[in-house]
Amino acid sequence: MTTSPKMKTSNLPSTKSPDNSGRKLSKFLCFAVYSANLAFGRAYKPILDELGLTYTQYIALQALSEGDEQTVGELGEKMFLESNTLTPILKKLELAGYVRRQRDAADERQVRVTLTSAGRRLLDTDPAASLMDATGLGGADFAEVQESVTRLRDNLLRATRARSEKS
Amino acid sequence: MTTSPKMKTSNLPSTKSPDNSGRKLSKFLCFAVYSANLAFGRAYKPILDELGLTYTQYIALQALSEGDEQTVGELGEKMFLESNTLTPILKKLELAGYVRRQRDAADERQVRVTLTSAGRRLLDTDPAASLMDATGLGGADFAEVQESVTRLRDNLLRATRARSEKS
DNA sequence: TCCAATTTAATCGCATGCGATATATATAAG
DNA sequence: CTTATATATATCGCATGCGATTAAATTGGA
Repeated sequence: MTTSPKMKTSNLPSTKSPDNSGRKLSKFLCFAVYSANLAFGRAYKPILDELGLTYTQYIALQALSEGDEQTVGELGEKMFLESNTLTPILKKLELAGYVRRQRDAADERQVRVTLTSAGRRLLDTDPAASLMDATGLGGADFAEVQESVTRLRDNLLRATRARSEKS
Repeated sequence: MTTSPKMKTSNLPSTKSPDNSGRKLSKFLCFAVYSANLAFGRAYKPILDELGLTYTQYIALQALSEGDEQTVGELGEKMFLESNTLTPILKKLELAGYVRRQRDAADERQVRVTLTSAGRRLLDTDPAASLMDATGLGGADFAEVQESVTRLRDNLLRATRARSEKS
C-alpha cells in the first residue's frame, strides 16, 4: 500500500486535516489487486457452482494438470500455499473424485497427488472459457497485465522473504 | 481463466496426453491476481501485526478515511463487500478504538461509522510507506499497473452483474 | 547403531468472504 | 391506522489463508 511519492509529502500533517483526498482507496495498488481478486472469484462463481467447485479448488486442479504425482509441497510452491491450506482442499477434491492422494512408498512423509481421469476430463471442457470476454482485455493487453501483475507478485515475495531473513 | 486461444486447440485430447504445457498456471490472469493478492497480504503482515491490525481491517480504515459518518452500505460499495463481512470487522475496529459505530438517529436501520482520532492518527503515520520499494515499480509503472488492474476489476464486475441480471 | 535434528503433512484456532436467513426499521397500500 | 413490502444491518454456516503446533518419517552425526 502506498500513496504516490508525490502525494506523500503533501499529505503528511493532517492532525486535523479534513482533506484526505490524497488517501483515496483507488490510489492503492494493493486495493486494486484485492478487489480484482474478489471480482474474479465472483465471475467464476456461477460457472464453478455448476461443477460443485470452489475458486481455489479450481486453481488447484489447474496446478495439478501441470504434472502427475506432485507432492503437496510441490503443489504448494506453484500455488504459494502450504499444507495447512492445501490438505483440506485436496481431501475435498479427492472426495469429489477429481484427485487421487497417496503416500509416497519411498518416502512416507510425502503425499503424491494426481488428477483422476474425471479431473482431467473436467479441465478439458475448459469451463472458464467464457470469462475471456469478461476481462474486457484483448489478447495483447491480457498478456501485458498478466505479466506486470506476476512481476509485481514476485517482487513483493522477494522483498518479504528478504525482510524475514534479515530478522 | 483461459488458455490462449491458440494453445487451446493443440491441447484438447489429453485422454492420455502427458503434455499439458499449454495449461500452465502462469498463463492464467486470475491466478496472477490471486497470488499477487496473497503476496500483498504477506508483505503487509509484519507491519500490520505490530499495530494489531489485519489486512482487511487496514483497508477498511483507509476507506473510512475518505469520509466521516459513512454507512455500512456506503463503505461496502467502496470496498466491494457487504454487511455480512463488514459488520464483524467494524466491531473489531470499534473494540480496538479506531472506529466509532452508531445508529443513525434519522434512520435507525443504518449504522454510521467514523474514524476516531486514534484511527486517524494511525493512518497519519503511513505505516505501509516502506512497501513502495517492495513493489519494485517506479512511480510511472506503479500508476499504470494500478490502472489496468482497476479496469480489469470493473470489467469483471460489470460482466458478472450483466450475467446475473439476464437470468 | 542410536538418537537428535530435519523434513513433510496434518491439525487447530482465528479472521475473512459470502450465500442464506433473521431482525429491526421505514415506507407504502388499503 | 393497520398491515404488507422494502431496506439496512446482523447472524450463521461453510470454505479458504495462515500462524502455531503436532505427528510421522527420514537423515545425519556421535
